[in-house]
Amino acid sequence: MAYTVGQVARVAGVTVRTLHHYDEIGLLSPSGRTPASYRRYDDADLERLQLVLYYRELGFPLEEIAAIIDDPAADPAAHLRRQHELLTVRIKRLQEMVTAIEFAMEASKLNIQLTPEDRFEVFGDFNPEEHEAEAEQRWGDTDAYRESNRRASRYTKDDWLRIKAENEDWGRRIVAVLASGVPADSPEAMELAEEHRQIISRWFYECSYEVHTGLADMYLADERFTRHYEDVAPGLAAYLNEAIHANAISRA
Amino acid sequence: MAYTVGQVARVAGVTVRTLHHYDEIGLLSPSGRTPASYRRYDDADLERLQLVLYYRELGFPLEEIAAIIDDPAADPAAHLRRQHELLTVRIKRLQEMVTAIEFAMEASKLNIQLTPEDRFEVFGDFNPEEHEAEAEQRWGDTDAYRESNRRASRYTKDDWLRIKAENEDWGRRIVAVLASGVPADSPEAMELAEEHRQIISRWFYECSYEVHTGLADMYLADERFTRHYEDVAPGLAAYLNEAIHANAISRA
DNA sequence: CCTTGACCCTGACGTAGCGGCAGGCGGGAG
DNA sequence: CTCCCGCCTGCCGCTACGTCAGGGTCAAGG
Repeated sequence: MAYTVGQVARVAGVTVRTLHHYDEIGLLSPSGRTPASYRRYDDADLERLQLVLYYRELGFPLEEIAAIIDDPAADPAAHLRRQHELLTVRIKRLQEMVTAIEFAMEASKLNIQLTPEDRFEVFGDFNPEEHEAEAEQRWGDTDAYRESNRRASRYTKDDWLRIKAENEDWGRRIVAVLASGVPADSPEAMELAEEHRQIISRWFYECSYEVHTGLADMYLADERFTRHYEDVAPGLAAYLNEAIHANAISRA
Repeated sequence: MAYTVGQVARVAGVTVRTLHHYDEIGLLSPSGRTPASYRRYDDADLERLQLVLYYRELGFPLEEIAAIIDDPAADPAAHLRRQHELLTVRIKRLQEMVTAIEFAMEASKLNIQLTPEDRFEVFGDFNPEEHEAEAEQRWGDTDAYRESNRRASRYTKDDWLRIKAENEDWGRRIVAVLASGVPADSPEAMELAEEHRQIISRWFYECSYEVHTGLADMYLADERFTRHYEDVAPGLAAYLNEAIHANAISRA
């Protein structure tokens, strides 16, 4: 099987210029040329290209990619294993960023001031810069991006008033339930936990049961959130935490 | 609260040069200067920097970040919502890559040839290039990277022989169990499913129950895997799939 | 009061990883 | 034979900084 630059570019989702570049720097030279000096890529070249693209996506500089791939002490399976581990590390990192964002959203909802350390914790200690060339153009093409733009467009003043009203109404009801003495895993408390989740989903972001319990734990782990709820009613933070957990388990 | 460049750089995990650059291009100019023309950043500047860094990590070019942030039609909460959605999209994308890697590993374990389309499916139709400047230096500092390097170092010939032997032994036993007529959710079948999972974890990569069931579904979804198992014994692919699912459920 | 060392300033040049264009050859379909 | 699309080789441009160089600044200590 032999392929031209154009064919390779199409299937691999890169530009011809990129393949030229990789040839120039010796990262991926086609295994042959036609008499007219057209580049001819074979299956082994494609396999190498696949490795290159994965390592590139993982953020390695091209020069180092060459070193990794040409390392004679690494068979194909070793590369797959390594990439698998690197990918899971990256996913973990992005999930931490998501948590940080959720933290910031809760803080802004409850009018809590963030310290610089809070703000940059996720970047601070070890900070994998990422660029993503041409991202806009590409993200611009995805549904998710459009969706994001749509939902991110500013709420009207009316919306904010409604959010505030819904929140306050919910607040009064959970305080009442707490005061009534029914346990946190009672249907009434769980129903209010569920409503809490739906308010977030409707107005802010898709809040799964998993995310929701994460949030609940945040209410106990960070004293500012704890205080916010404790100021509303003593015992509310723990009560809400328990109700959210109970609700998540019962719906799963 | 006022901060010097150095302080800001440290807490935000960027270099001083980067802050100089952002000042030069007007992306983030400190709100003040000392008489000696030292840059002075305040809390609002830090808030802006946080936005910049998140969008940067999400791959937007700086010029566009400026446009997004300076858009008067977007309040702080809107940014958080947008970033939350973009992050989840990215995580999904990386998870697809992980699945693709797992697919490739299974293929290589079973000696199945991949077509170029298989190889690049994950890049093909929509391809979010990612760079991650200086990643190596930073990844180089993490435990995960070292761990990855350690485990990815080539197996010895003896290792391969042991893997092969373990696999064949396991194969004989599951064929026997299948032939004996006990159901796929019997303790015997489930035990062999569990063993299958542990072989992968020991020799290849951390294989959670979730990943394992994903793999099992692949055995049915892709005819090449199906055929591989069917060639060993008719009905084995489906039997193994069911046993893996049953095992995952019972251990959860 | 003066020094020392850590920190800050402003240029200015260098680099990676391509994008994009110019100018020209090749090849197969009609 | 001609068209048009695809390929070739330069070569210049761009982004997001890294990395000096050459020189002020500020607080602590002798």
